[in-house]
This record gives sequence, C-alpha cells and structure tokens, in this order.
Amino acid sequence: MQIGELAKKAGVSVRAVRYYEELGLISPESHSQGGFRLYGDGDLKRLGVINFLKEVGLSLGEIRRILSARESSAGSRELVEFLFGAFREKLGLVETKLAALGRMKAELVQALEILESCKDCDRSALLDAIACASCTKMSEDVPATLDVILH
Amino acid sequence: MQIGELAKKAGVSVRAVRYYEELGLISPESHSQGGFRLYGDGDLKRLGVINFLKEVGLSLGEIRRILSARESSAGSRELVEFLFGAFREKLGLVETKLAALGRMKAELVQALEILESCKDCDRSALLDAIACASCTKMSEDVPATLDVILH
DNA sequence: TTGCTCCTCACGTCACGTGAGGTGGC
DNA sequence: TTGCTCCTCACGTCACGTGAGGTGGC
Repeated sequence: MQIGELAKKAGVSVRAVRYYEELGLISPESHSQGGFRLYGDGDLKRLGVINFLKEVGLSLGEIRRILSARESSAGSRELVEFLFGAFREKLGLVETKLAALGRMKAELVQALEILESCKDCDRSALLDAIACASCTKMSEDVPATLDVILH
Repeated sequence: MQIGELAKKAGVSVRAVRYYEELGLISPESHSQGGFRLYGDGDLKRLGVINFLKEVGLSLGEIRRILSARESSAGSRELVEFLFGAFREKLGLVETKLAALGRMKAELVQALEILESCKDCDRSALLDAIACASCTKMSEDVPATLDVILH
C-alpha cells in the first residue's frame, strides 16, 4: 500500500510517517519505479507499536532505540530489562496522571456548577466582576482558579 | 519577590515566566532600578491559574484570551459563557483521557506480567526473540505491542 | 571582591504542519 | 487529459531549553 493508505489506517498523518522514516523508526518495504513508498502489513503493525509507545510517553528517540534494539545484536535480555524499567516507570506516571486527572475532573465539575450559578444570578447583567464575587451561591471552597479569573 | 522566587513557588522555570510575559500572560508589578522584575502574591496566584488552565489543555493563546477578557471591557457575561463552554469541552476531554489512561494502565500491567514471565524463563539467555515467543507462560492475549517488539 | 541572581539576545529542540513547485499512476 | 496522490525541500509553530556575554545586589 502507499503512504496515504498506511497513514490513514494507522491514524497518523502522512507527514508523520515520513518524519518517522527520517528518524529511522520505519521504512517502506519497497518503492515503485516512480519513487512512491510502498508498505506492507508489518509496517502497519509497527506504526501501531509506535503509537502505543508514544501514548505511554516515550519520545521518538526512545522508541527508535527499542525498535532497533531487537534488530541489533544486543541481547534481548537487556531489551526485556529496558522495557521492564521503562514500562514500570511509565506505569507510575500513568497512575500519577490518573490521580491528577481525577482531581481535575472534580475541579472542573465544581467550576461548572459555580459558573452555572453565576448564569442564574439575579443580576442579569453580571457585568461587574465584583458582582459575581457577591453571588450568594458562591461557596468558600471556590476553586482558586475561578476566584482569580473572575475577580 | 524576584523572578527566581516566583518561578520556584509556582513550580515553573524562570524562562517560562519570561516567556509568559512575552505572550502577555503576566507582567511584573514593578522593576528594581537595576531592571530586575519584581512580583507580588497576585502574580503567584495568576501563575497558578495559568498552570491549571494549561493542565486543562488550553494553549497559552487561549489562556491569554481568558485572562485578558476579564481586564478588557468585554462583559463578564461572555466570559462566563466562554469559560463554561471551554470547561465543559475540557471535561469531556478529561473523561476521554481518564478512560484511555485506564486502558493504558491495564495494558502496562499486563505487559509487565509478561515481561516478568520472560525474565523467569528457563533459558537464562533469552537471546533469541523467537525463544521468547515460545515461552509457555505467554498467553494468546499478549498485547500486540510486545508481540511486535519481541518477535 | 566573591557569588548568586538577574538581564537580553538568539539559536536549538521536539514532533510534526504547511505550503511551493513538481511528478507518478489509474 | 484530468484528478488525485505522491515526491522533496524548506520554513513555520508551540512552549519553552540552553548557552553567550554582561550586570545587579547583598
């Protein structure tokens, strides 16, 4: 298949595929006589791996090292060790991120409630920021964010 | 306080603070006669807001628009509307991200289990990638990622 | 005077996006 | 022949990082 089809199936841009080739992450199986890049299903899988590792938080440089490690003569023992370390580290990051996103969700929900109450405020104008500050519905635990933005 | 103290308290780099100033997100309360930037507690709060909105996923350009909206003559009604829209959209993104991270965590945990079993493999060498493919502990639901990386 | 912090350029980085100008392939 | 896809430069973007070379302030 040509680069467009590959990119579409993998959910990345054509430019991204060519960029990955520049960095040595992937390369076409062959070329048409006109110079078009031609790929196979293995390349599609490889792009899937790249996407996954990117989501995990690895840089393209790290990904290249992982992908080339299995092709080099470097023992797969070290590869397993490396992946184990990398994955465990990223698991920690994911868990931290999950907690942070959970807090952020709570903050957003609370912020939305406050904004909702601002909308219903008696004063239909609600033009003066200070007016909002005196909204009766405004509780003490207003997220600092809204506090700073609105006042 | 000087820029270094501000940056440290806000958990960002000195360069970032100066960059935010370039973009019009923040500016020092005053300057020393030697040209040093001097900040107050309000600026620290403002940096906190910038950090929060960045985490929410807003670009620095969007953040500037939000922060300048409250200073311009634009009605706070529109500001509230804008924030409401922005926050609701980001809430959706956060929920999507939470789900994705949850799946990623599961994948990572599974990948780590498989790697662990690879470590314990009889063959202490484990050099040949194909050897790993024949590990008895390797189940069918091996994440495609490891499958591609290891084989 | 010695250190530490600050200052302003200004180029580098990462992961691409976005044309410009031209050609392949059905 | 017309469109669509592809090609290679090569500069732009975003959010800073990282020196270079110099000065403020306790």
